[in-house]
Amino acid sequence: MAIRIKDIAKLAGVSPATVSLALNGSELVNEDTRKRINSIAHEHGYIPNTYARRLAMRRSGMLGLVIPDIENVYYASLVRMTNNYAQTAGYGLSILISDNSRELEEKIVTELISARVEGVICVPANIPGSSGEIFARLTDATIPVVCATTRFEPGSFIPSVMCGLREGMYEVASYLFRRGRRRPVYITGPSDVYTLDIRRSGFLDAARDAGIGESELKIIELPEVNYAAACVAAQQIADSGGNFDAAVCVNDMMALGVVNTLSRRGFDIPRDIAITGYDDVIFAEASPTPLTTVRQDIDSIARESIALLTRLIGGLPPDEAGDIVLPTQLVIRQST
Amino acid sequence: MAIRIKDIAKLAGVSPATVSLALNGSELVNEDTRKRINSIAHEHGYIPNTYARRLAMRRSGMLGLVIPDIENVYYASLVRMTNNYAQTAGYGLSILISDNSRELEEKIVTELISARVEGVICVPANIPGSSGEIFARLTDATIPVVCATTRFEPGSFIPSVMCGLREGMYEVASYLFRRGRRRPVYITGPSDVYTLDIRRSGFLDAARDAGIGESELKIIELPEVNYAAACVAAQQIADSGGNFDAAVCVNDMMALGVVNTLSRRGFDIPRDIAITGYDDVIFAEASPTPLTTVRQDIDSIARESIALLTRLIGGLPPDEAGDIVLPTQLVIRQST
DNA sequence: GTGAAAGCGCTAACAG
DNA sequence: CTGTTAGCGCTTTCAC
Repeated sequence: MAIRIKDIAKLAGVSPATVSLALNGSELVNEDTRKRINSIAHEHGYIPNTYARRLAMRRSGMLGLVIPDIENVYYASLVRMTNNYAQTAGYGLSILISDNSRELEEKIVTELISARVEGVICVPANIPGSSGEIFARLTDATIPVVCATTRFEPGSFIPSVMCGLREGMYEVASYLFRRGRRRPVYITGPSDVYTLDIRRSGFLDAARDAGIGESELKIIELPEVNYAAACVAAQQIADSGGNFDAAVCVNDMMALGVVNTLSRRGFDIPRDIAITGYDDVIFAEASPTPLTTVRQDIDSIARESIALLTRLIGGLPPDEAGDIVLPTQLVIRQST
Repeated sequence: MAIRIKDIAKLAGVSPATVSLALNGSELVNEDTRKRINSIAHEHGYIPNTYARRLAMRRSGMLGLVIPDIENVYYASLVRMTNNYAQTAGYGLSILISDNSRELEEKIVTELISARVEGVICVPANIPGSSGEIFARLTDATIPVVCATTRFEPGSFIPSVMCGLREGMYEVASYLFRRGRRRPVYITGPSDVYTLDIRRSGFLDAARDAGIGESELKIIELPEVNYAAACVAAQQIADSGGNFDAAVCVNDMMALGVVNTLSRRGFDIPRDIAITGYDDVIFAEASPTPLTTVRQDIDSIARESIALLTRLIGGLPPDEAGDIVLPTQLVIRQST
C-alpha cells in the first residue's frame, strides 16, 4: 500500500491534520514545518488518494464529456479542445464514448452520476430518436449539462452550444446557386436527426430563394453519413447520367467520397460537377481537389461549452442560459 | 445531496450493512429483503458514490490509457478498441491525452497513481528522447504498465505490444523493388524516435537485399510526420526533376500528402512514381488513388494489450511478459 | 439472515 | 500555529 498522510505525520512528528494543511499549502501552518512536511512528502513520493480526497471534500472537481464516436476527427478535435479548456478552468475531464448507442449512453450517465461529476458536456448519439433520458437523469441528479454541437429539443431548457448549421448550409448552397449551378443533388443521412434536419432546411431555403423548384433538385438519403455510404451515392449519381451540376454533402467525409468516386468515373471537378462538404476537417483541405466547405469552429464550441458549463455550475439557472449559436464560415476552395 | 445507503436502510427498516450486501447481490441476505431493498433503491434512483466505494474496497477497477494525440485517427481507433476490451474485461478505462508533451505525461502519471488505477496502457509521446520517467514512476508505484504500438528501451522489462514495423516496412519496400522500382525516396520524421528508426532500418535492409546502393536512394527527414510536412517534401521531389520512381512514406497521412501534391503537379501515379503509406487508416482507402500500405491491426494491439495487462495485474512478473510483436499485412492497392 | 462496529485516507471544524 | 475529533459513504469482518 502506498504511503499515507498518517505515515508522513509520523515521520514529521506532527498530526495528520497539519500534514493535510501543509500539503494543501495552507497559510495556517508555519512556513518551516510546511517546508519540512512538503519535502518529506516529496522524498517519499507521496501522492494523495483521489478517492479519499474527493469523498472528504464532497466534490470531485470533474467534468464529463460524452461523445458518440471518437474515430470521427470532428469529435476527436472536440475532445482535445474541451480537455484543454477544462484543465484551464481547473477541472479534470472524464471522456466517455457512447459509440452511438442509447444503451451505452445509459451506462455512461450512471457512471457520471456515480462519479459525482460537477457538470457534463454531452453530444448525444447521432441516431434518430430522442436522447431525452440522458439529459433528464442528469438534471434530476442536479448535474448541469450542456448539449454541444447540436441541440436537444428546442425549448427543453437544456442549454446548448453549436454552430449555425442552417445558416451555414444556406450560405454554401446560395453560393453555388449564385455561381450558376441549378441542378443540385443533396446528399444527407436519415431524417429525424436534428443536425441533419436543420441543414436540410437551410439547403431547401436557399434553393427556394434562388428560384429552384422542388422538381429540379434531388435529395439522396443514406443510412449513414460516412465515406463509404457517400461512394455508393456517387455511383448512383454517375450512373444517372450526369443530370446534376452540383453535389451538396452534409459533411466533408461524404464530399470526399463523392469527389474520389466521381473523379474515378471520369468527372471533372468542378467543371462537370461542383462538390461541397461541411465541417472543414483536415481532410477537406487534404482532398485531391480541396473542398469548398463550411467551417465549424470546434475550438469555440469547446471554449463556450466549458464557459457556459462553469456558469451553470456557478448557479446560473438553465432556463436563463439559452442556446448559443456560433457563426459558421464559408471556406471556398477548388471543388466549386 | 444524493440518496445514500443509510437513507435506504431507514426506508427499508434494515441496517446499512444489509443494504450494501443486498445491493451487491450477496446470497447472504434473504431473497425477499434483497428484492425489497433493490426496488426501494431503484425507486429512489440510488446510485452509489464511486469514491466511497473505491475507497472502502481499496480497489479502483480502473485502467488508464495514455495517448499522445487524439486527433490522429490511428490513436483514436486504439482508444475505441481499448475502451471496449477494457469494459469486457470488467474494468473502467480512464483516457488521458499527453498532447505529445513530456510535461503533460508527468501530470498524467500523477493523476493515474492518484486514481490508483490497476494498470496502464501507455503510448509514449512521439518525440525524440526517452519517456523513461513515466514508466519508472508507474512501476515504482507497483502499477503494471504495458507499452503499446511501440516499445520502450529493449531490455527494460516494460512489456510491449506492437506490430512488426521493421518487418512491415521491409515487406512493402521489397515489394516495390521486386516490381522494378530502383530509385526510391524514403520520407520519414526525426530520428531517435523508435517507431521511425526501426521502420527505416526495415527499409534500408530491403534496399540492401535488393542490391540498391546507398547512393541510389534518398531519405527525406521531416520535422513532423503529418500531411502538411509531406506536401512540402513532395514539392521538393517534384522540383528535383522526377529522379525517383517510388516514394515510401512512414504513414498514410504523409503518403496522402505526397499523392495529392504530386497529382496536382501532373505526375501519374503509379506510372511515374509509386507511393506507399503505412498504417492502413481509413484514408488509405479513401485516397484518390487508393494507397498500397501496411496494415497495423489496431484491434489486435488493443486486445493483446488488455490481455497482457490483466495477466500482469494477476501477478505475471513483467520480466516474464516479454514483447509481443504482432504480424503486419501488406495491402496492395492502386498507388503502386 | 441481519446488525454493530471499525475502517478505507483524507478534510475541516474546533479547541487549545 | 498545531492537535483532536468527527465525519465523507461505502464495505466487511464478526457477533448475535
